[in-house]
Amino acid sequence: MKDIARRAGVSESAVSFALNDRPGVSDITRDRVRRVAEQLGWRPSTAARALSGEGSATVGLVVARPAATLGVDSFFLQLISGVQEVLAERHLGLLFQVVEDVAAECAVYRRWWAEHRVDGVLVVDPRTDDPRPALLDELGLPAVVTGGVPDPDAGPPGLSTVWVDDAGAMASVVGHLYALGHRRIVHIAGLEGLAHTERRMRTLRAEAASRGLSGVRSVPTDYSDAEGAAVTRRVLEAAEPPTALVYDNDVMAVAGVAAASSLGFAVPADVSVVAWEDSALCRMVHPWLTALSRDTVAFGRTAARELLALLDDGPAATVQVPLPRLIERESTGPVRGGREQP
Amino acid sequence: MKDIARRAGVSESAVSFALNDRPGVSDITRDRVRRVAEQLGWRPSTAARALSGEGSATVGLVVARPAATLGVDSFFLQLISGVQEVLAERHLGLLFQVVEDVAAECAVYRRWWAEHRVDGVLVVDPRTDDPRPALLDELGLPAVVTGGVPDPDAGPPGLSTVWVDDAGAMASVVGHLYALGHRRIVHIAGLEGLAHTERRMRTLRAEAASRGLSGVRSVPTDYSDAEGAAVTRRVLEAAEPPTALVYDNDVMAVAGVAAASSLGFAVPADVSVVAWEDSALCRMVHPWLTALSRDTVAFGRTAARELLALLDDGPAATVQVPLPRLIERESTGPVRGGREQP
DNA sequence: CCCGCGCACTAAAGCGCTTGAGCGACCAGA
DNA sequence: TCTGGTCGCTCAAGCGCTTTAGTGCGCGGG
Repeated sequence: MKDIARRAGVSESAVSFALNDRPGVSDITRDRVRRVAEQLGWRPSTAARALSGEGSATVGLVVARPAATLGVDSFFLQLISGVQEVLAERHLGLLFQVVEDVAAECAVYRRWWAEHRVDGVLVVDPRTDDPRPALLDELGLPAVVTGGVPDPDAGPPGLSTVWVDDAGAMASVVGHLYALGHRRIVHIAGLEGLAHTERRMRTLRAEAASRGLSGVRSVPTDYSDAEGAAVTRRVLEAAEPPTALVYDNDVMAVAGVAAASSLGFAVPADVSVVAWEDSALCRMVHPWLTALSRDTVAFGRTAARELLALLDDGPAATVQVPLPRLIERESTGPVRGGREQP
Repeated sequence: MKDIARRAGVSESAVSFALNDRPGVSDITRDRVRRVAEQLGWRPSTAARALSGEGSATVGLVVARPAATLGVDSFFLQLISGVQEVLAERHLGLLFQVVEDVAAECAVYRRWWAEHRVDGVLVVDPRTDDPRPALLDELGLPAVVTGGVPDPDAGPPGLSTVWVDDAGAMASVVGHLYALGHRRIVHIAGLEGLAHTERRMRTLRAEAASRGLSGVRSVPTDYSDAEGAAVTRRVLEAAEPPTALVYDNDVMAVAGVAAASSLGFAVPADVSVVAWEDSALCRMVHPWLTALSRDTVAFGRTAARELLALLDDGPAATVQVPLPRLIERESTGPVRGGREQP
């Protein structure tokens, strides 16, 4: 910067003003400075900028899942892609960290905050009794929680929320299956304690109750193909096996179909299958899976945009992304016999 | 830090010495300072540290693939998990960015360098005629290229390389298939221009030549399930279809099996299938896929460790990770008829 | 003719940390 | 007693940028 000042024949302050679009220099000087800067390939040192109070030009994202579970899940990379698209516009960096559990995640937030490493964070996988919003509020770290449920108790202010209507989506799935004649439905759910898992389970119960169905329930898992398959086997081997299975992710759905076949259950003749989360996977197995589809990349974009707004001292917001659409493929069909039984 | 100094009754410099294990303070003072710091929950501001020449305590990773291709690939998240395990020991941050192509990737490196944002980078997906090593060398940014091939022309010094013996792995695959009687083998390869893709293709040609096989070839793709399926269909519909298919990733292998079945080819009775890269996917389809397995998380750990060594002014190194093992499952079998034909 | 004002720009302090120079106290050796 | 050398610590500069408080100048109005 000293260089630029010298070559442009002005003071460093003038350079700073010129390059930051601040008043205090004439247009002609501004242009000259800009040209010199460009020619020198100058970029502000983030360290220096941060030190003089500008913030670190970085946002953080930590995902608390064991490496194994992260496995086949396409969700995070898609989300991150979307986030980056938006961050790139402002040349913000994304500090990424994967940790084992929420406690470790909180520790990371504290450290990042103490080190002034990030200006804000994106939190994913909100939980019931989640300690993170309170912590972030205490630290005063701008944050948007994605995939959350709008907090009815209006959690700490200053947090934005980007959410998906899991309840509505679950209702549409149940509606679809019910219309096909299914009365015994098992929901192979995701991780217990995640807000959206709980919400889906709650909605399923409510839907079942309102339709007077008794053979409907949720079984939480760890999202892995192994558990997906195991639970599938267990429920299908029961006395009155379900006629429809709803899986909380694509991986389990695929594993479940395989498990069902190996037990002699044809899909969808003997049992219908719905995958929550559409991906290439769903079109790689036979039969192609009926799935709930949403635009994860766009989800990331939205979240990032809300965070940007927060960093600009905008108001905290609660924004809803479009309802996942149910893509009907080959894995769902009328219940065998076709008779609509109560 | 001023706080700590005051409370411990010493100067700021003494605090700095004490907390950085530098000589110049007595052990007793050092302890006192440490205690105060801990009690205050102090963490050095990375910005200030970086500004006074210490480096940013951050390493960068940029992957140049369109968001779509990033999709189902479990490779990157696994790699990143491994990387993080090692970085976490030193509280180094990981700045992550996904971009469209290598040109954009280079731009990111330049920017990061100019902004003093990272101390070093991990580069993935090395290519033939890769501009990145030269650029990083020019910038003087420590880097380790992972998944590379040790450069026979000894590229720029200062770059470490962590590599996998793709040639050996390909040889083992061909050996396995040959022993089963397969003579017509098609390799559905990955992205053309990637170093490891080229190496696999070259090795396949060499193996074919040395065994006098003529019906052996590679077909590059974009790694997507769509192209995997399309290529599979094309080669199987030819006059003399191959009896074995080798896919450069798990996603294409799964898609390929589906495509083959839909064409009436049974696996492995009519055509054997090998997947390069083992994952849950390979055990989620029927038949279970024979696959090349390697420990991607360990791969990431190794890469990160080499980068750490580089940051400690260690020497550049070329380290090889274990040869992928061929896990024989159900998707490979003797060629139909069993006769060993030339 | 001078005052006061606005404009374009400069000077300097400060962000939180590291670091080389400096300084007094203490001790061993002559 | 004095010298020279450590040891334990303090001082102050400096990293690259922002920002506040000036400074000098030209111009229009009284």
